[in-house]
Amino acid sequence: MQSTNHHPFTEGLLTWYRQHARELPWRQTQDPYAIWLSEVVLQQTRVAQGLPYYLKLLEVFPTVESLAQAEESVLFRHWQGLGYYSRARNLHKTAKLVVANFQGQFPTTYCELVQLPGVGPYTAAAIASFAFGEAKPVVDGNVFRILARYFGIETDILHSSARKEFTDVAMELIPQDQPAEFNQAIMDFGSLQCSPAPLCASCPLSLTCFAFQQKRIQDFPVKQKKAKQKNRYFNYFILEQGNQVLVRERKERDIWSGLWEFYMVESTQEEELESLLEMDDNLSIMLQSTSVQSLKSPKLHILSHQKIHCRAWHVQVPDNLDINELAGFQWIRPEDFEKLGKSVLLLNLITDNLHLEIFNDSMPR
DNA sequence: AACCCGGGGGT
DNA sequence: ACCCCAGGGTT
Repeated sequence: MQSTNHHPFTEGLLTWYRQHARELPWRQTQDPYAIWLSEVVLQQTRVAQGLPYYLKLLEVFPTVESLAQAEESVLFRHWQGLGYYSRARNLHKTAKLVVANFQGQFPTTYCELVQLPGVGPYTAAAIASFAFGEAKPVVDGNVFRILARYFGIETDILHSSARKEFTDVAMELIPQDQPAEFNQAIMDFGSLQCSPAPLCASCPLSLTCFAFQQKRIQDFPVKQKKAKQKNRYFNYFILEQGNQVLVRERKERDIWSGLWEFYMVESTQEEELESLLEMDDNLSIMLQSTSVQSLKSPKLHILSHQKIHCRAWHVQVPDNLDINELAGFQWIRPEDFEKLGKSVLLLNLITDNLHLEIFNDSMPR
């Protein structure tokens, strides 16, 4: 059972895991597709947040073929609310690639897996070990934290050299005969025991943990402090004409690329409506000879590196005003708009204004 | 090497 | 208010 020659860390970790393993659905399978799907969903995402998305996605797309054949917009709609939307695009890319180039069979080695879109060192190691038993260590936020504490590693975990250094350490620790167990164990250990606020009093590894023995728990892991968030000002206009609203898909290299939104004017600071009209010719045309209603809206939407200040207005554009096609925009019926992926900010904006006739029971998700 | 990409929960 | 989460891609 307990093979010899394991590092004391590994021995203690695996013993701990036998008593504390979480029961998670993606641990009940060896299907590389399901494992890959779970790992992408869980990138920078807590288990509790990702779990319902994983279950739903696996239900809607039970095989890599079904995902490859799906419309990307359908995938985006299911990804809505999970964040980091480029994951969805790369997920689709890889599904099509696996079907077209690998006959629907995922490659079986780390080196091949890591070349797939959206599959980096962590995810490739996870799939390789969980599905194929390859002894590659996963190095995620948990592993950085645990190894930094246990071995007293002073390297800034945000430094570009950190991944290699920690991977080398983990490579020395991972048992060749049970890499999957080690990888699962270290992530549960990081989540349940050696968490950001660790439970050292009940930790079986504290006797040999550098940070604990030195009473320097607060010093590890070493991490550079991040800069302040950037402020942005999003001014949304729900432009309505003939039971349709003007919307567009965000396509530029920016937040929420691939999601849909109402007409929006971004400003560099809080602006009055009059100033916004001066800044945007199309808007000034559509708003002439009609009334504008100020809307309740989320005041602030916080992302990890941006603060979005939000205001919104409702405009009933006169039917006789002929709006020529605005590049990138289209008029759409609310019930069709509902089917498209939207940011949480926009969903909140809609929720705040369900009383508008244009939404009329068609919008709530 | 530096920067970008979400949303949510814990403390 | 700040931290961090089963990270990866782009420039």
